[in-house]
Amino acid sequence: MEALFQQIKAIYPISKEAEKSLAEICSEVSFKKGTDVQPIGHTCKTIYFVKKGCVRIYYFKDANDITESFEFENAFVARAESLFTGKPSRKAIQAIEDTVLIAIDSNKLFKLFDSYHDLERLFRKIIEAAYVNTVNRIESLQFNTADERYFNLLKDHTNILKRVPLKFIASYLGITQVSLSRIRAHK
Amino acid sequence: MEALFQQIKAIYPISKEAEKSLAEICSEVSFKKGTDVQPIGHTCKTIYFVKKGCVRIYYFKDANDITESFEFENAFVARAESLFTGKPSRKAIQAIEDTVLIAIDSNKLFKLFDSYHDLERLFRKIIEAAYVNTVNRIESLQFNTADERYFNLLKDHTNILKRVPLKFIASYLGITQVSLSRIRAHK
DNA sequence: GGAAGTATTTAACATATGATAAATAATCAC
DNA sequence: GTGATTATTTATCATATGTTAAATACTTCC
Repeated sequence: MEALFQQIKAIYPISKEAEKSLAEICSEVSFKKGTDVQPIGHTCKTIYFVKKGCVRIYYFKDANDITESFEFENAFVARAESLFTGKPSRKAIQAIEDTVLIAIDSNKLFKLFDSYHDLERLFRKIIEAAYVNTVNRIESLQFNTADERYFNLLKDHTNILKRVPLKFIASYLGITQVSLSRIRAHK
Repeated sequence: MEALFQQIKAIYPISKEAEKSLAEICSEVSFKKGTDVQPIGHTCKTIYFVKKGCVRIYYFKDANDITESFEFENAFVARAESLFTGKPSRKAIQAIEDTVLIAIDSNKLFKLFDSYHDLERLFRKIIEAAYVNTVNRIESLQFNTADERYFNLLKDHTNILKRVPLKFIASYLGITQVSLSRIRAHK
């Protein structure tokens, strides 16, 4: 759990008491490569923190497996569109490598916000950062070409190719695997 | 300012005191159709609420004017990637119609969060909703075809065609105006 | 109300990406 | 280690969207 609190400190330090209460609603969970952390159709009630390994959020569109996002060490993961609306998610979370996550019970977390203002602020800052990321991603999907998106991804995640299969990267970029292969072939 | 507090009540009701303090950092501002509310290059320090009219956020990519988003009555508008990072924005906010906005000073707002926990919670919920919207938009840009995106937009914003020029809608959808014209001509 | 400017459509051609299928290459399981 | 499975590339052809340019249609403003 150390890694989580380390990360929190870097975002917005919280009181010892808040830390203690937060620790009580966290638990460590492990997943083998390729297994689902949360299945499709499940209402998201957990916020995860990646301690080791990496995960993706994915869903199916017309029987095609689409990767919505990746997360690596020290990142938070949740299916926002379910967590914040209470509706079941059409998306799943899957371990791409053998992965260790810290699971935070979101209902309990939201209750803690009443007692610990600083915890809510921390969480607000986490959401703000996630929001900024999605806004930037929209910009990239809206008018960058597929190969601009590919090379930008490599720039931001230097070693993503060593950890994530290309088929996941292709759908993440909004293209087919064949198309990605062409781009890589320097086409 | 009534409309703003009406809207707030629907999201997360706040105390009278918080309302009063919030009102003190709000001011009403008007813009003629076509004018910039905030220019490119400016660091975003204001959160707007649309009282009347509509606005868009736009930027230039290779000298092409790209509309990132629209907002209509009772919505909040800000350039998140600048507001939450403190960096200057490459984007501008522009009035699409004659528009009346309520401007909220963001620095003062963030200070008020220390005194009014409920105000911060309200704001958190507003960001959460905005975040969910962008996540859904990514999904749509990632793998929907241009005409799926167009018809979904019409479904969600029934009268957008009466209020927003097609050239803005085209770039919002991630396509050229010519391409949108073809889709409308029933392909 | 007419001229000037702006928005939208249409046409013709170019290009990036999709779809399908087959060939390699890499990984996994026993 | 070997066969089976999975991932990636390559090839071919189809199609959606981009680009440029010109034709209409619509607004705006004096």
